[in-house]
Amino acid sequence: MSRRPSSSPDARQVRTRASLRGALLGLLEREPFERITVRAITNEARVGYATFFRHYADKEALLDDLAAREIAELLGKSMPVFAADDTRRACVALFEYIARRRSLWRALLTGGAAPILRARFVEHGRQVASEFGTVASPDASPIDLRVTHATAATIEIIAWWLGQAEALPIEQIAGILDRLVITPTLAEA
Amino acid sequence: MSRRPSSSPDARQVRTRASLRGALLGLLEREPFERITVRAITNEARVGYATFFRHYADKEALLDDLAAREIAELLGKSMPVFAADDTRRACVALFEYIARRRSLWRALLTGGAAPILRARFVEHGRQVASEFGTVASPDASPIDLRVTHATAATIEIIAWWLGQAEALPIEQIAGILDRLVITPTLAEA
Amino acid sequence: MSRRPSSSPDARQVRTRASLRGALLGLLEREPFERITVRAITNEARVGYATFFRHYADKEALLDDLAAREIAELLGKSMPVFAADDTRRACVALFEYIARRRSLWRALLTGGAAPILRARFVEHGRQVASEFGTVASPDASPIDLRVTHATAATIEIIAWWLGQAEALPIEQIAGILDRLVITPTLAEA
Amino acid sequence: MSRRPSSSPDARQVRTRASLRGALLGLLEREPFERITVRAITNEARVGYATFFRHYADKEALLDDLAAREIAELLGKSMPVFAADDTRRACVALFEYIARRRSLWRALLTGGAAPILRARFVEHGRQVASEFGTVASPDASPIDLRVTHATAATIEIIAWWLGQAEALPIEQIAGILDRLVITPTLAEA
DNA sequence: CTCTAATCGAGACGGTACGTCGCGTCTTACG
DNA sequence: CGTAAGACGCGACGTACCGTCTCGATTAGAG
Repeated sequence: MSRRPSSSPDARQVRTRASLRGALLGLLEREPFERITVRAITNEARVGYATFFRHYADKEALLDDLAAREIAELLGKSMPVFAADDTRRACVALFEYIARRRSLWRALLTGGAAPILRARFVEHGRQVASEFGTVASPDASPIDLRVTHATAATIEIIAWWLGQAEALPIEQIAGILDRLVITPTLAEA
Repeated sequence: MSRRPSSSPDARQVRTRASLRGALLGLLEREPFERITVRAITNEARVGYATFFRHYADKEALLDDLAAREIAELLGKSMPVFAADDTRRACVALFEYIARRRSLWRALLTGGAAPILRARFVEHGRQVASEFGTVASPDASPIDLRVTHATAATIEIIAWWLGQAEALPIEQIAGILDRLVITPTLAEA
Repeated sequence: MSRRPSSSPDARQVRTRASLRGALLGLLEREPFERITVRAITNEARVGYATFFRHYADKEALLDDLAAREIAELLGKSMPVFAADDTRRACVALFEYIARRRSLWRALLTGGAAPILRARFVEHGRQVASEFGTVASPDASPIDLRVTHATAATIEIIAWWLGQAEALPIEQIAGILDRLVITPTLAEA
Repeated sequence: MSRRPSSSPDARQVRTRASLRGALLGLLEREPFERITVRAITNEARVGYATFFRHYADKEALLDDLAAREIAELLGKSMPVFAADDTRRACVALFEYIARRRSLWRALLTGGAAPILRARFVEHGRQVASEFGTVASPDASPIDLRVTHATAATIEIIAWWLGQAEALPIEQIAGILDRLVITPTLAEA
């Protein structure tokens, strides 16, 4: 497609994709992912209908792209949770980050988008985990299961928190996450 | 003199619905829920296409019905997990039950059907939990969150277990579930 | 069906059919034939749905029955039109009869019912005509065409008359029918 | 520089509609209009099913379009019938035209399509008639009735003629039309 | 006046066609 | 001469109505 494989991928493409991601995000705050149509996205993004498919194979691919970016940033904050000595403090940091982007994450973790997010999350989790020298102790839980569980349970709790009418204070929910998920998971290693 | 004069729900309907549930179950073992069409279900069930909609509003409603029944039975075994003194043994019992219906539960907990199952599960969990006298201790985690977490995490682990190429021995996976989910959740109360 | 071919055909059947005809007639005054459903007819007639098909093969058959009866009576008045010496007076008599049942005939000759009525009419016309000793003169128009034309044109004019907002006086429309259809047709013999 | 900058209706649409009209025409020669399904039309036209509805609201609308075009051409020949001094010769011309497209007109004037054709015909007739300076003489028949009658009776006779096993010679049927319909109608003015 | 069979009410069901919606491809007309 | 606009093929959906069928509950009319 582009002339030179590695270098600048045409400013227009960058702009168009940003438009599409922004449009999807905007729509996600109004209605669930599965009811958002490609046409609605392109209208919102002020982009030609067919143009969408020049950039993404389908809705899911766009969501994937969107999710990957948000997750990448989030994980920058969330991974230290496991690495840090003070997991409790790490959990607080995680929820503080989420709280700052409350509406975005509510959109992503509620409705039809959630499974895709979940999958992407676990995938990232696994990848990051594999970078830590994983000394597989013989009769411990499989690393894969531990990562899956920790990731899934964490976003489950985040989703629950975001879904509440009046949110629990960050201190409290962070404590719960720590006691219910993080500590037990680390103890399994 | 029929048994109950007013509420007998026509034997034909009972038969038809059973056919439809059976058909969906059969198809679920072959392909993911979201790719199963209503037509495929009715063909499999040897039932007229329009008849489907006389019983269920859509695919999801059928899955809901199917799920509710399977879950009702499963929960009969799975609830003692929390009530019993020996949670470890209860976990083993749970996985033994699952193992006996391995392919059914793999179908239900994998692919597009999972989110619906998850929702139904949590709902049932909440309901059962509310029957236990729930003494809300002041600064404990909200009961709702604990139920949601325990339920979701449990089926997450079950789904993971069912998805593995060669399954972990029941003893082992049951121990993991116990340590990773059950014990911490009970400790929160 | 009935035990003895000629005699009393069960009072219930007579009642039911009368109900159905009455229901169709009532509905025809409210909406066009093609949009009347069998279910609507049976509801109106306060008769079970399946019962309809015990008496008529389909909607058309019911309309046929209804039409045959009304036409039989009408033709009793309308045939003299051709036989009488004074065709003009006969036409007046015809329109006077129609006027007395204005709404019924408007329903029958308007909308989807019209073609069926037309066909039944021509059929009856042909039949009656064949009873008159038909001396086929060599180069005259075929009797079949003359009957078809006279019948079709007559009901066309009746339908037009019934469809007008304010109706022409009977004297006038009768004169038109006489000059436009009857006289020319008789002249062709 | 295209011919007309604003209103050019996309060559694809023109092609598709022509295909649909052609398909309907083809099918009409094989079976009656009411038994032709939209799917049959689209199959015949080698066009997607949904595409049909992007062009026509329903079967009737397509027939309307088809009819309007055929009638427009036919009326070009048939109107002179009334205008010409020699109505007899005009009738002959009309039937000669019809004879050349015998099978097309048999399809259009037979079966379920007839009523729609009839309606369209009368409509066109009225329209053309209104272009002739219509001096409404006081006690003559209403112009509207005369047009309706002449049109309906004419196509009735044409339909009868087309429906005969061995057709009457054009000379003869034209004479009948002239004497039975045209002359009387003109005499009413 | 009773008994027996025809008729009826109710409504589930199989089936056919409809018209809609959304996706992803591919053509076309315009800038 | 590239690109947005949008027509198109496809396939699933959910609806409407038809005509068939079973099942009991009535009810007519023969004995």
